[in-house]
Amino acid sequence: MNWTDERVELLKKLWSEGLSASQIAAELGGVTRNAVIGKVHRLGLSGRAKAMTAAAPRQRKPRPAPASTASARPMVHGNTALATATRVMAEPEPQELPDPVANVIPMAERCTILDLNEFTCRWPVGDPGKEDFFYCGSRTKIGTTYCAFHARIAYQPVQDRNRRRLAR
DNA sequence: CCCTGATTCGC
DNA sequence: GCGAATCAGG
Repeated sequence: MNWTDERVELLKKLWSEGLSASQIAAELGGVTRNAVIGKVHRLGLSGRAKAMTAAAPRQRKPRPAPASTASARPMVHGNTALATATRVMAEPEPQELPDPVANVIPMAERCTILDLNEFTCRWPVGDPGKEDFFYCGSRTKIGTTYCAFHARIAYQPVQDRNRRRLAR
């Protein structure tokens, strides 16, 4: 997957809107959050208004040997839920928020209220008390309540509200 | 354990 | 230029 003008534009847009690198990576598809961050820096648009944490000097450290030839692991670690939740790559309208339920919550993640903990998404699906009710259960939380995927949906109205307030 | 962005450097 | 690996932090 290469950085076409289109993808770069989308990257710029989402980054300026405050989405995290991993969220943008999921939105773009075919790239990791590292790739997104790397691109952001190369484009020179890193500092996003607020200087998150004081940019620590970050000292160098000797790199261990890349473990021979096959060095490019497909990064099995982390974020399977987000990857699964991300639908087909060619999204006709990236602006549209995806369906919060259909085909986006892996069966393996779904859980009851008893399975919820500080790391699980609390996005509810269905009617509480009914047989098929469950929680998203994804462990890709970005806030205190929802996974990265559902947070985008849950907090969208707030973002819009703030944007209008700022524009006023 | 989950996540964040920042940085380095082999490719 | 790209991005995995790593770091430092929340």
